[in-house]
Amino acid sequence: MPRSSEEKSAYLHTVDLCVLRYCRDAHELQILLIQRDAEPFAAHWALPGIVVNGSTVDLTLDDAVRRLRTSKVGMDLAYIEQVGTVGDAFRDPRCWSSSTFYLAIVSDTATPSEHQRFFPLSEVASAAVKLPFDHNQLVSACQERLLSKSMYSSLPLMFLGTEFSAPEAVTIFSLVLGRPVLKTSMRQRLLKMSEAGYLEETGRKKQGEGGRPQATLENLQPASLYLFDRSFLD
Amino acid sequence: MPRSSEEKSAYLHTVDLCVLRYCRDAHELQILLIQRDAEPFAAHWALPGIVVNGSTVDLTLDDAVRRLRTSKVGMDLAYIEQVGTVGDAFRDPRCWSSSTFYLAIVSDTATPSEHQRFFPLSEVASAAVKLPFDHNQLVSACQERLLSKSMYSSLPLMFLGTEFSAPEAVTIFSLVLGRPVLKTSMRQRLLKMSEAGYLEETGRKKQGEGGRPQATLENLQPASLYLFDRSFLD
DNA sequence: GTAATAGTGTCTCTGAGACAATATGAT
DNA sequence: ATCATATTGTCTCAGAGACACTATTAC
Repeated sequence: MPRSSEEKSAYLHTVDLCVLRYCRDAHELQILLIQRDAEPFAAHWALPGIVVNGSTVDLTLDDAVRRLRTSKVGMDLAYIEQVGTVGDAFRDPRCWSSSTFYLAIVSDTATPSEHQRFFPLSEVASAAVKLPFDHNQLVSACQERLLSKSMYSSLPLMFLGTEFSAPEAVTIFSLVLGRPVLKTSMRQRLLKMSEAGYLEETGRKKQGEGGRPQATLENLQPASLYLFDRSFLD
Repeated sequence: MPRSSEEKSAYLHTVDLCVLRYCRDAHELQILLIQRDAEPFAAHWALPGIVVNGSTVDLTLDDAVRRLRTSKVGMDLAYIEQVGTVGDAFRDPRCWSSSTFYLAIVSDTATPSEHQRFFPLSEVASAAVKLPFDHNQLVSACQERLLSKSMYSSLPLMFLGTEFSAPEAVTIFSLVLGRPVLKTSMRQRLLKMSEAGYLEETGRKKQGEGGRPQATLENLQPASLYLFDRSFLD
């Protein structure tokens, strides 16, 4: 073990990603974990992350995130947002370390590669599935951010890709918020978004689980969030 | 100049604070800056900040913030919240550096010490008053956070201390949001907060600028935010 | 009394919650 | 036709915006 290089900079600053997706089959949110190939915690499942200090390959934090997405995630991100930064002397057994962590969403159903796997978000956030470092806490913080932001924005639609239906929107909002959402409220919101130029009816339909087919909408601004002026109540 | 110590760790991670207060006389929000005593930018006015890597005096980031408050701010903080982390190769002329920055609010009218001074927030956020590093941008980000969070929470009340009146609440909300706020809407919100146990009528009164005296309210939970279920519209 | 500001009452309007009523496909 | 789900319509309710009206102090 290269003890000397550790002493050179007894400090680590990493960027870590909570990459989430919606699995229709399991009807749950899932988080992407990767199997670590280096110590500490080699072979453990953990958040994809890279070290940003100690090298000059990245010019900015955002560059570091891009490098992380390319090298370890390998999927297009429909959304990404910085959630926070934690740091202390204990979280990494090697030294004092900080982590700047992000919430990201993938909409396509990209198949994970060999050392990648999707886990149920709820089990990871609740630490039923234990991750190394303080990664469970980071995941929990991202889940909270997702929940709070889903109260007043179109964020959950990021899970659905560019073409989706009203019933799908109801489903994903209910799942994210952890409580039933009335389809009538959802439609009202989708109508608002359409008037604001965020959505457009495609004229196409897709088949749900039996019953009448669902009219689909196209997301004209898949990169931007729409902010509703009232929160979902509880 | 200790060139050797810089080479030891060509990376800096700092914690920086945007400490805001409400100045009744000037009727404006102000930000605390301190005069730097070391290079780079010695004698320039900048955000209070400390380096968190390269030493082990702090056990956590929060400890570092506490040390910063004690050593360079010296005032009680009514509120503090992490806003974000930026990092790149350019912001500090010495090396690659990151800053984790916080929005903080002081309610008491503590007089600044010799190397401290309050500047108008608007001028600093707009870079009419230029700060070293990317501190103007950090201030701007904190201002945006303050504004967005003031749309749907009781955050602006943090500026007023534990005893305040409804007209004062109207004033501070109007100032923070940058637009008039109706006293009737404000009173409705204060009523909601009272019902939720956050506020209580004191029975005392205070004199405003002539006219009828103002009944005062006591903030029973000065450390916690109350979240309204609707935003102020615009 | 007047001036000036504090505090109350009432109306409209928007959007969420609830739920009934109707529409459209598969079988 | 029947079933299952999609879509529309209607009602209530909470809270913001607006503004008129009353109350309380100083002078």
